[in-house]
Amino acid sequence: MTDENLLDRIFAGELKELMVVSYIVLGNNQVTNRYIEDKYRMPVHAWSALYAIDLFPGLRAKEIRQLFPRPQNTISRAVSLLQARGLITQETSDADGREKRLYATDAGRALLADMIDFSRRRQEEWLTPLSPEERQTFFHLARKIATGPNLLESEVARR
Amino acid sequence: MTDENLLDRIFAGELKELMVVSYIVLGNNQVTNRYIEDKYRMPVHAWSALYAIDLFPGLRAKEIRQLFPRPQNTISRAVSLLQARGLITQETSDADGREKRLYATDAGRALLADMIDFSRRRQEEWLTPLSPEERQTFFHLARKIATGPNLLESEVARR
DNA sequence: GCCAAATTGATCCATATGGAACAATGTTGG
DNA sequence: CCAACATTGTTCCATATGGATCAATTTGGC
Repeated sequence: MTDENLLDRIFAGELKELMVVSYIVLGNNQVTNRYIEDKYRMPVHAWSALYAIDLFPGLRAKEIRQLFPRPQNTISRAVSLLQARGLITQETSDADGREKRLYATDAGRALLADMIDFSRRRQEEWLTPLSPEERQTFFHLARKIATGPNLLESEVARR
Repeated sequence: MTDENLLDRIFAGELKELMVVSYIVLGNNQVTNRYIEDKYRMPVHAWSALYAIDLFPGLRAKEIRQLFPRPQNTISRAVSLLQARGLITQETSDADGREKRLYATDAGRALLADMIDFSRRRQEEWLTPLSPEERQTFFHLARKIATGPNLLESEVARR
């Protein structure tokens, strides 16, 4: 049985949507995570956090979770790493002593520019099979799923 | 800044396709992996492997990697776990003494039926925002990305 | 037929991960 | 004002992960 047959059949079952989305992400991770971890010596979540912090200066750790749904301690560690490397600064919020407002440093922004450049070229690579119109449609539909009410809140998985 | 604003803006940048797909998968994993690990006491990769083995009786470990792109030792461990729990059997291939052909047992199939039922209902949940036509379009486009030439093989990430 | 290289899968080990408990701070209800 | 509760972020610890190495087997070149 050839590779194509295997994929064809797993993309034909009841769980085809789950299978195809998982395949895209596992496949991309295999390439991207390894590259980023090798080149920048940091887990991918650290660069995600840096990306978010640069986009929203003064961001709080809990808000990073809204952008990248990960356990809370994963974010905490990523922020520690970025701080330890001088890529961000933290300052305790005036309004609430528990919160720390996060800001990218110049060094952080410089590193980020490099990472974004890679990610943009990598994204272009896996989007190659889609025309500009198809990309627009794909993004539109994916966005509907992402912002739908049941992605993070499940009735089915209630324990 | 509200949650919506944060998501709106991160889904508006150059990396919006990457961001939205990552968001869907991280969000779904947060719900699904925890449920499966709690209920069945196994990593999600073990159930993925069981799913593949049942669909393709006599499957080899290396072929599971084609369906679920993961490191080789992850598959090896998942197969060991399934074997230890009596959910699959392994028999050494006649043609090639290195290969082991994998088969689901009755117990494996019974457990799988339960897991598939959950996954189907969970998939239905996160697909809720899409109409039947939109689901078809989404799957069609995602499939093009998944089977494209650059998902697993990258020029950009070459080291 | 034989030896080098390739392939398949298991194991080792350092690091990442995530649930749970914790500490610090803020909020609420009486 | 104060005690209970909620929120924010850190730490602990058991387990998962993945690159590297290894063992067993097969393939290919001569």
